[in-house]
Amino acid sequence: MPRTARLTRDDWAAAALDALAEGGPSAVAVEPVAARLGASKSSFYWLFENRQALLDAALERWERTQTETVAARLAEIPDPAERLRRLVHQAFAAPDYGDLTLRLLTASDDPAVRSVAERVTRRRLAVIETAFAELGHSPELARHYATMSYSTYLGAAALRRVGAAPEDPHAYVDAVLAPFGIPPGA
Amino acid sequence: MPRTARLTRDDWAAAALDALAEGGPSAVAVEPVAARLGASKSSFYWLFENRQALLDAALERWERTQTETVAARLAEIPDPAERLRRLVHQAFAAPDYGDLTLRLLTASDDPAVRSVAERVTRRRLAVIETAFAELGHSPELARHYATMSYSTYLGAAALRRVGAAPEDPHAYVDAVLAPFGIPPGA
DNA sequence: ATGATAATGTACGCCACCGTACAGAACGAG
DNA sequence: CTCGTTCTGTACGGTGGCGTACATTATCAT
Repeated sequence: MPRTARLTRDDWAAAALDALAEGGPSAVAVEPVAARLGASKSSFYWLFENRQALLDAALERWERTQTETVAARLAEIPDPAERLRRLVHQAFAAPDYGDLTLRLLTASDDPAVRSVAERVTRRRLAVIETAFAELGHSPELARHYATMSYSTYLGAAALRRVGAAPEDPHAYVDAVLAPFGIPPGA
Repeated sequence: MPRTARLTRDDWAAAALDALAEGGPSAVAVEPVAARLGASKSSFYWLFENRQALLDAALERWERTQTETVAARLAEIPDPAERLRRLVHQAFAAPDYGDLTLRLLTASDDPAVRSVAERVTRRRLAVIETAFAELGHSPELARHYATMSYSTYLGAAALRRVGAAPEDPHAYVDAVLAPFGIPPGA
C-alpha cells in the first residue's frame, strides 16, 4: 500500500467537487481540474474512463459526505421541535450554505446530476416532513411545511448570490421557525 | 419602414431569451441561436457587437417584460392581503414559474446577469415587504417575511427541477400564506 | 434600371476542452 | 540491479463556439 505522492481516484474526485462548488457542473472539466492538482491529463485518463466518470465521482462524494454529516447527527435528537431548530441553525451556519445544492438542482438537465439531486432532495424533505408530522400536523400539512421550510433554505442560497440574503441569519431562522409554531430555543 | 422578413435586433433578443430560459446563460450562444432562427452568424454580427451584447439584450428584454407584466398590475390593488394573495397565486400559476429567475440567480457569476438579477430581486422583495409592512408588521419582520415568501417561490422552482415540487400548487400557496396570517381568499 | 446601402452566406483562423497515442519516469518483486 | 507494471508528461486530432473577411444578395431612392 504505497502512500506516495501519486494521485488517487479520490484526489481527483475531491478536486472535482471543489470545482463543482465553485463553478457548477460545467466547471468539472478535465484540464482545469488537472491544473488545479498540478497534474496532466494522462494521469486522469489512467484513473477514469472519461469526464462523465469524474463528474459522477464528485457527485457520489457529495452525496456521501452530505448524508453522513447532516442526516446522521440529527436522527439522534428525540424532540422534533429541537431537531428542526438544530437542523435549521446548522443549515444556515456554514458560510456557503446551500450553494452547491442550489447549483445541482438548477443544473439538473444533466441526468447524472439530476438523479443525485433527486435522491438528496427526497431524503432531506422526508427528514423535515417526519419532524413536522411528529409535532402533530396532518400528513398533508407536514408535507407543505417541509416543502416550505426547505424552500426557504434554497431560496436563501439563491438570494445570497445577489447579495439579498438575510443579513443576520440567526435572527432570520428564528423568524422562519416561529410561523410554524417552533419558538426559538435556548 | 420595411416590414420584410429580415431579422431585427429584437428578433434575436427574443430567441436568445428563449434559449436563456431553456438552457441558462451558457445556451445563449451565437451559432445555436442563429440556427434557431434559421439565420447565419454574419447576420448576427451585423446587428450586434458580440455575444455579450446578445446576452445583454435578452436580459434587458426579460427585465422589461417581467416588470411590466407583474409589478404594474399589482400596484393597483389597495388591500395588502389581497395583493399578496394575488401575487402568490399569479406567481405559481405559470407552468414554468420561477425557472428563469432561478437560473439567472444561480448564474450570477456573470456580472451582466448578476446586475439584472440583483435589480429584479430587490424590486420584487420591496413589493412584498411593503405589503407586509402595510399589514402592520414591524419593518424587520416585514423584511423577514418578504425574504421567506420569495424564497418559497424560488425554492419551489428549484424543487420542480427534480420533480419534488408541490403537486397541488393551489393548496400549497394557501398553506404558504396561512402562517403569515393571510387567510385563503374567495 | 441602377447604384448605394443594408443584410446575409461561406469560409477561415483561433481557442478551450475532449479523448488518444506513445514515450518515458517511478516503483516494487525477484 | 533489472525488469515488468503502474503512473505521468508531451504531442496530436477532433469538435464546438467566437469573431473576422470577403463575396453575394436584397432593398430603396432616384
